Amino acid sequence: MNKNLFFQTIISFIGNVHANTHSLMKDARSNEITPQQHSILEYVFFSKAVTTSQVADCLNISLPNASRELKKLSKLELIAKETDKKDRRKTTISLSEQGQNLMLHTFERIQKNFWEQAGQLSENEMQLIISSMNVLGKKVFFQY
Amino acid sequence: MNKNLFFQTIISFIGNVHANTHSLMKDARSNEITPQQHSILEYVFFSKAVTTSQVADCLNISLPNASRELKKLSKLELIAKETDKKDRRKTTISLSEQGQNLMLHTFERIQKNFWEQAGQLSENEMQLIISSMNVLGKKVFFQY
DNA sequence: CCTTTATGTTATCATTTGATAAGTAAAATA
DNA sequence: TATTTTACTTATCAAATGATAACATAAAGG
Repeated sequence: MNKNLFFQTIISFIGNVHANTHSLMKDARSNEITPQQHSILEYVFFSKAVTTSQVADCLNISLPNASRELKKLSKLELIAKETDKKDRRKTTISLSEQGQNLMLHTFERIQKNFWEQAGQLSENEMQLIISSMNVLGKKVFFQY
Repeated sequence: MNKNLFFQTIISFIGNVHANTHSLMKDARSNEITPQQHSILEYVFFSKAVTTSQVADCLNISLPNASRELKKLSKLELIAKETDKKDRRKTTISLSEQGQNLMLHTFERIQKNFWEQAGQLSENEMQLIISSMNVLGKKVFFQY
Protein backbone atom coordinates (compact mmCIF):
# COMPACT_ATOMS: atom_id res chain seq x y z
CA MET A 1 0.00 0.00 0.00
CA ASN A 2 1.19 3.50 -0.84
CA LYS A 3 2.39 5.03 2.42
CA ASN A 4 1.56 8.58 1.40
CA LEU A 5 -1.97 7.68 0.47
CA PHE A 6 -2.35 5.70 3.65
CA PHE A 7 -1.17 8.67 5.66
CA GLN A 8 -3.49 11.10 3.85
CA THR A 9 -6.40 8.84 4.67
CA ILE A 10 -5.47 9.15 8.33
CA ILE A 11 -5.20 12.94 8.12
CA SER A 12 -8.55 13.10 6.39
CA PHE A 13 -10.06 10.83 9.03
CA ILE A 14 -8.71 13.06 11.80
CA GLY A 15 -10.30 16.06 10.07
CA ASN A 16 -13.59 14.20 10.04
CA VAL A 17 -13.37 13.41 13.72
CA HIS A 18 -12.72 17.04 14.52
CA ALA A 19 -15.61 18.25 12.39
CA ASN A 20 -17.95 15.73 13.96
CA THR A 21 -16.78 16.69 17.43
CA HIS A 22 -17.95 20.23 16.71
CA SER A 23 -21.38 19.13 15.64
CA LEU A 24 -21.72 16.73 18.56
CA MET A 25 -20.79 19.51 20.97
CA LYS A 26 -23.34 21.89 19.49
CA ASP A 27 -25.30 23.43 22.38
CA ALA A 28 -24.06 20.64 24.63
CA ARG A 29 -21.33 22.31 26.62
CA SER A 30 -22.30 24.20 29.74
CA ASN A 31 -21.81 27.90 29.14
CA GLU A 32 -20.32 28.11 32.60
CA ILE A 33 -17.03 26.79 31.18
CA THR A 34 -14.84 27.35 28.12
CA PRO A 35 -14.04 24.66 25.52
CA GLN A 36 -10.60 24.11 27.02
CA GLN A 37 -12.06 23.81 30.48
CA HIS A 38 -14.48 21.21 29.14
CA SER A 39 -11.52 19.25 27.78
CA ILE A 40 -9.85 19.40 31.15
CA LEU A 41 -12.94 18.20 32.99
CA GLU A 42 -13.43 15.45 30.42
CA TYR A 43 -9.83 14.33 30.85
CA VAL A 44 -10.15 14.29 34.63
CA PHE A 45 -13.49 12.49 34.30
CA PHE A 46 -11.91 9.59 32.42
CA SER A 47 -8.65 9.58 34.36
CA LYS A 48 -10.16 9.82 37.84
CA ALA A 49 -7.19 11.37 39.67
CA VAL A 50 -4.42 13.30 37.97
CA THR A 51 -1.81 15.91 38.73
CA THR A 52 -1.58 19.42 37.31
CA SER A 53 1.41 18.39 35.19
CA GLN A 54 -0.49 15.45 33.70
CA VAL A 55 -3.34 17.74 32.69
CA ALA A 56 -0.85 20.11 31.11
CA ASP A 57 1.01 17.35 29.26
CA CYS A 58 -2.00 15.45 27.97
CA LEU A 59 -3.93 18.48 26.79
CA ASN A 60 -0.88 20.30 25.47
CA ILE A 61 -1.20 23.28 27.76
CA SER A 62 1.76 24.92 29.43
CA LEU A 63 1.99 24.34 33.15
CA PRO A 64 1.25 27.98 34.06
CA ASN A 65 -1.83 28.03 31.86
CA ALA A 66 -3.03 24.67 33.12
CA SER A 67 -2.62 25.96 36.65
CA ARG A 68 -4.65 29.04 35.79
CA GLU A 69 -7.53 27.08 34.27
CA LEU A 70 -7.56 24.59 37.12
CA LYS A 71 -7.73 27.47 39.54
CA LYS A 72 -10.78 28.81 37.73
CA LEU A 73 -12.41 25.37 37.76
CA SER A 74 -11.62 25.14 41.44
CA LYS A 75 -13.26 28.50 42.10
CA LEU A 76 -16.31 27.22 40.23
CA GLU A 77 -16.16 24.24 42.60
CA LEU A 78 -16.10 21.81 39.70
CA ILE A 79 -12.86 20.19 40.75
CA ALA A 80 -11.10 19.51 44.03
CA LYS A 81 -7.39 20.05 44.51
CA GLU A 82 -5.51 18.10 47.11
CA THR A 83 -1.81 18.05 47.87
CA ASP A 84 -0.31 14.62 47.44
CA LYS A 85 0.70 13.18 50.81
CA LYS A 86 3.70 11.30 49.49
CA ASP A 87 5.05 14.21 47.45
CA ARG A 88 3.76 17.48 48.73
CA ARG A 89 4.81 19.34 45.58
CA LYS A 90 2.18 17.52 43.62
CA THR A 91 -1.48 18.42 43.45
CA THR A 92 -4.09 15.78 42.83
CA ILE A 93 -7.04 16.95 40.75
CA SER A 94 -10.39 15.24 40.91
CA LEU A 95 -13.92 16.16 39.91
CA SER A 96 -16.17 17.45 42.65
CA GLU A 97 -19.68 16.03 42.83
CA GLN A 98 -20.82 19.19 41.07
CA GLY A 99 -18.21 18.71 38.36
CA GLN A 100 -19.18 15.09 37.96
CA ASN A 101 -22.81 16.09 37.55
CA LEU A 102 -21.97 18.85 35.10
CA MET A 103 -20.07 16.39 32.93
CA LEU A 104 -22.79 13.75 33.12
CA HIS A 105 -25.39 16.28 32.03
CA THR A 106 -23.14 17.49 29.23
CA PHE A 107 -22.56 13.93 28.09
CA GLU A 108 -26.32 13.41 28.04
CA ARG A 109 -26.71 16.30 25.63
CA ILE A 110 -23.79 15.15 23.49
CA GLN A 111 -25.23 11.67 23.48
CA LYS A 112 -28.58 13.01 22.32
CA ASN A 113 -26.83 14.72 19.40
CA PHE A 114 -24.91 11.56 18.71
CA TRP A 115 -27.92 9.28 18.39
CA GLU A 116 -29.70 11.82 16.24
CA GLN A 117 -26.77 11.79 13.85
CA ALA A 118 -25.95 8.11 14.00
CA GLY A 119 -29.50 6.80 13.94
CA GLN A 120 -30.30 3.34 15.24
CA LEU A 121 -27.32 1.03 15.56
CA SER A 122 -27.72 -2.72 15.82
CA GLU A 123 -25.82 -4.77 18.38
CA ASN A 124 -23.53 -5.99 15.60
CA GLU A 125 -22.84 -2.49 14.36
CA MET A 126 -21.94 -1.34 17.85
CA GLN A 127 -19.58 -4.28 18.29
CA LEU A 128 -17.98 -3.50 14.94
CA ILE A 129 -17.54 0.14 15.93
CA ILE A 130 -15.98 -0.77 19.27
CA SER A 131 -13.53 -3.16 17.69
CA SER A 132 -12.66 -0.61 14.99
CA MET A 133 -11.91 1.93 17.69
CA ASN A 134 -9.80 -0.63 19.48
CA VAL A 135 -7.76 -1.25 16.35
CA LEU A 136 -7.16 2.46 15.85
CA GLY A 137 -6.51 2.95 19.57
CA LYS A 138 -3.80 0.31 19.47
CA LYS A 139 -2.19 1.10 16.14
CA VAL A 140 -2.72 4.80 15.52
CA PHE A 141 -4.16 6.81 18.40
CA PHE A 142 -2.36 5.80 21.52
CA GLN A 143 -3.70 6.23 25.01
CA TYR A 144 -3.36 9.57 26.69
CA MET B 1 -24.62 -3.60 24.70
CA ASN B 2 -25.03 -0.82 27.23
CA LYS B 3 -25.67 2.33 25.22
CA ASN B 4 -24.11 4.64 27.81
CA LEU B 5 -20.94 2.63 28.00
CA PHE B 6 -20.80 2.44 24.21
CA PHE B 7 -21.16 6.20 24.00
CA GLN B 8 -18.50 6.83 26.65
CA THR B 9 -16.10 4.67 24.65
CA ILE B 10 -16.71 6.94 21.68
CA ILE B 11 -16.13 10.10 23.74
CA SER B 12 -12.96 8.62 25.13
CA PHE B 13 -11.83 7.67 21.63
CA ILE B 14 -12.45 11.21 20.40
CA GLY B 15 -10.35 12.51 23.28
CA ASN B 16 -7.57 10.20 22.21
CA VAL B 17 -7.73 11.41 18.63
CA HIS B 18 -7.50 15.01 19.77
CA ALA B 19 -4.55 14.31 22.05
CA ASN B 20 -2.75 12.46 19.29
CA THR B 21 -3.47 15.23 16.83
CA HIS B 22 -1.56 17.59 19.10
CA SER B 23 1.47 15.37 19.28
CA LEU B 24 1.41 14.73 15.52
CA MET B 25 1.26 18.45 14.85
CA LYS B 26 4.19 19.17 17.13
CA ASP B 27 6.60 21.45 15.27
CA ALA B 28 4.92 20.49 12.00
CA ARG B 29 2.74 23.48 11.27
CA SER B 30 4.30 26.38 9.40
CA ASN B 31 4.63 29.30 11.78
CA GLU B 32 3.40 31.52 8.99
CA ILE B 33 -0.16 30.44 9.80
CA THR B 34 -2.33 29.88 12.87
CA PRO B 35 -3.86 26.52 13.85
CA GLN B 36 -7.26 27.55 12.53
CA GLN B 37 -5.73 28.69 9.27
CA HIS B 38 -4.04 25.32 9.00
CA SER B 39 -7.44 23.65 9.43
CA ILE B 40 -8.85 25.82 6.68
CA LEU B 41 -6.01 25.02 4.29
CA GLU B 42 -6.32 21.34 5.13
CA TYR B 43 -10.03 21.41 4.45
CA VAL B 44 -9.53 23.16 1.12
CA PHE B 45 -6.72 20.75 0.31
CA PHE B 46 -9.01 17.73 0.62
CA SER B 47 -12.07 19.39 -0.84
CA LYS B 48 -10.37 20.99 -3.85
CA ALA B 49 -12.83 23.84 -4.47
CA VAL B 50 -15.17 25.24 -1.84
CA THR B 51 -17.06 28.41 -1.03
CA THR B 52 -16.56 30.70 1.94
CA SER B 53 -19.82 29.46 3.49
CA GLN B 54 -18.71 25.85 3.20
CA VAL B 55 -15.47 26.64 5.00
CA ALA B 56 -17.44 28.41 7.71
CA ASP B 57 -19.96 25.58 8.08
CA CYS B 58 -17.54 22.69 8.04
CA LEU B 59 -15.05 24.21 10.44
CA ASN B 60 -17.66 25.79 12.69
CA ILE B 61 -16.53 29.34 12.14
CA SER B 62 -18.94 32.22 11.73
CA LEU B 63 -19.12 33.61 8.22
CA PRO B 64 -17.52 36.96 9.14
CA ASN B 65 -14.63 35.23 10.87
CA ALA B 66 -14.17 32.74 8.06
CA SER B 67 -14.08 35.66 5.66
CA ARG B 68 -11.44 37.38 7.77
CA GLU B 69 -9.18 34.32 7.92
CA LEU B 70 -9.57 33.63 4.21
CA LYS B 71 -8.63 37.22 3.51
CA LYS B 72 -5.45 36.75 5.52
CA LEU B 73 -4.65 33.51 3.70
CA SER B 74 -5.28 35.30 0.44
CA LYS B 75 -2.88 38.09 1.39
CA LEU B 76 -0.30 35.43 2.18
CA GLU B 77 -1.02 34.12 -1.33
CA LEU B 78 -1.78 30.65 0.02
CA ILE B 79 -5.26 30.53 -1.48
CA ALA B 80 -6.96 31.95 -4.52
CA LYS B 81 -10.41 33.47 -4.43
CA GLU B 82 -12.57 33.55 -7.50
CA THR B 83 -16.14 34.71 -7.92
CA ASP B 84 -18.42 31.94 -9.11
CA LYS B 85 -19.56 32.61 -12.67
CA LYS B 86 -22.98 31.01 -12.23
CA ASP B 87 -23.74 32.75 -8.96
CA ARG B 88 -21.65 35.85 -8.55
CA ARG B 89 -22.41 36.10 -4.83
CA LYS B 90 -20.34 33.02 -4.22
CA THR B 91 -16.58 32.90 -3.90
CA THR B 92 -14.66 29.80 -4.84
CA ILE B 93 -11.65 29.10 -2.66
CA SER B 94 -8.76 26.99 -3.86
CA LEU B 95 -5.16 26.49 -2.82
CA SER B 96 -2.53 28.42 -4.71
CA GLU B 97 0.55 26.53 -5.80
CA GLN B 98 2.30 28.06 -2.82
CA GLY B 99 -0.50 26.93 -0.50
CA GLN B 100 -0.40 23.46 -1.99
CA ASN B 101 3.34 23.29 -1.38
CA LEU B 102 3.03 24.59 2.14
CA MET B 103 0.51 21.88 2.96
CA LEU B 104 2.54 19.16 1.33
CA HIS B 105 5.59 20.15 3.33
CA THR B 106 3.54 20.31 6.50
CA PHE B 107 2.12 16.87 5.80
CA GLU B 108 5.65 15.58 5.35
CA ARG B 109 6.56 16.75 8.82
CA ILE B 110 3.36 15.38 10.33
CA GLN B 111 3.97 12.11 8.54
CA LYS B 112 7.47 11.93 10.00
CA ASN B 113 5.98 12.33 13.48
CA PHE B 114 3.36 9.75 12.65
CA TRP B 115 5.76 7.02 11.62
CA GLU B 116 7.93 7.70 14.62
CA GLN B 117 4.96 7.14 16.87
CA ALA B 118 3.33 4.31 14.99
CA GLY B 119 6.48 2.40 14.16
CA GLN B 120 6.57 -0.07 11.31
CA LEU B 121 3.17 -1.20 10.06
CA SER B 122 2.72 -4.30 7.97
CA GLU B 123 0.57 -4.34 4.86
CA ASN B 124 -2.11 -6.24 6.81
CA GLU B 125 -2.06 -3.75 9.65
CA MET B 126 -2.46 -0.85 7.23
CA GLN B 127 -5.39 -2.59 5.57
CA LEU B 128 -6.97 -3.22 8.95
CA ILE B 129 -6.52 0.43 9.91
CA ILE B 130 -8.03 1.65 6.66
CA SER B 131 -11.05 -0.60 7.00
CA SER B 132 -11.49 0.42 10.64
CA MET B 133 -11.49 4.06 9.62
CA ASN B 134 -14.00 3.25 6.91
CA VAL B 135 -16.32 1.66 9.44
CA LEU B 136 -16.10 4.66 11.75
CA GLY B 137 -16.41 7.04 8.80
CA LYS B 138 -19.64 5.39 7.73
CA LYS B 139 -21.25 4.76 11.10
CA VAL B 140 -19.94 7.45 13.43
CA PHE B 141 -17.90 10.24 11.87
CA PHE B 142 -19.69 11.34 8.76
CA GLN B 143 -18.09 13.12 5.86
CA TYR B 144 -17.56 16.83 6.07
C1' DC C 1 -39.99 45.91 -10.75
C1' DC C 2 -39.89 45.46 -5.92
C1' DT C 3 -39.11 42.84 -2.03
C1' DT C 4 -36.90 39.20 0.16
C1' DT C 5 -33.29 36.05 0.75
C1' DA C 6 -28.54 34.38 0.24
C1' DT C 7 -23.51 35.24 0.12
C1' DG C 8 -19.97 37.62 1.61
C1' DT C 9 -17.34 41.78 3.60
C1' DT C 10 -15.72 45.13 6.99
C1' DA C 11 -15.18 46.82 11.45
C1' DT C 12 -15.17 46.48 16.31
C1' DC C 13 -15.03 44.54 20.75
C1' DA C 14 -14.81 40.66 24.08
C1' DT C 15 -13.09 36.34 25.37
C1' DT C 16 -10.04 32.64 25.22
C1' DT C 17 -5.79 30.85 24.80
C1' DG C 18 -0.65 31.10 24.39
C1' DA C 19 3.93 32.58 25.97
C1' DT C 20 7.13 33.95 29.31
C1' DA C 21 9.37 35.75 33.49
C1' DA C 22 9.73 35.46 38.27
C1' DG C 23 8.79 33.30 42.41
C1' DT C 24 7.71 29.51 46.23
C1' DA C 25 8.20 25.26 48.34
C1' DA C 26 9.22 20.44 48.51
C1' DA C 27 12.09 16.68 47.16
C1' DA C 28 16.24 14.70 45.35
C1' DT C 29 21.05 14.64 45.13
C1' DA C 30 25.81 15.65 45.63
C1' DT D 1 23.78 20.42 54.65
C1' DA D 2 24.10 23.00 50.40
C1' DT D 3 22.70 22.82 45.77
C1' DT D 4 19.91 21.41 42.14
C1' DT D 5 15.79 19.76 40.28
C1' DT D 6 10.77 19.17 40.20
C1' DA D 7 5.99 20.75 40.70
C1' DC D 8 3.38 24.34 40.84
C1' DT D 9 1.81 29.33 41.19
C1' DT D 10 1.24 34.21 40.08
C1' DA D 11 1.35 37.94 37.07
C1' DT D 12 1.51 40.03 32.71
C1' DC D 13 1.39 40.66 27.91
C1' DA D 14 0.42 39.06 23.19
C1' DA D 15 -2.08 36.53 19.85
C1' DA D 16 -5.95 33.87 18.22
C1' DT D 17 -10.60 33.18 18.08
C1' DG D 18 -15.56 34.34 18.91
C1' DA D 19 -19.61 37.40 18.57
C1' DT D 20 -22.20 40.94 16.57
C1' DA D 21 -23.73 45.01 13.95
C1' DA D 22 -23.83 47.29 9.71
C1' DC D 23 -23.11 47.10 5.04
C1' DA D 24 -22.89 45.70 -0.18
C1' DT D 25 -24.32 43.04 -3.87
C1' DA D 26 -26.41 39.36 -6.42
C1' DA D 27 -30.12 36.16 -7.07
C1' DA D 28 -34.82 34.48 -6.43
C1' DG D 29 -39.63 35.05 -6.07
C1' DG D 30 -43.75 37.33 -6.05
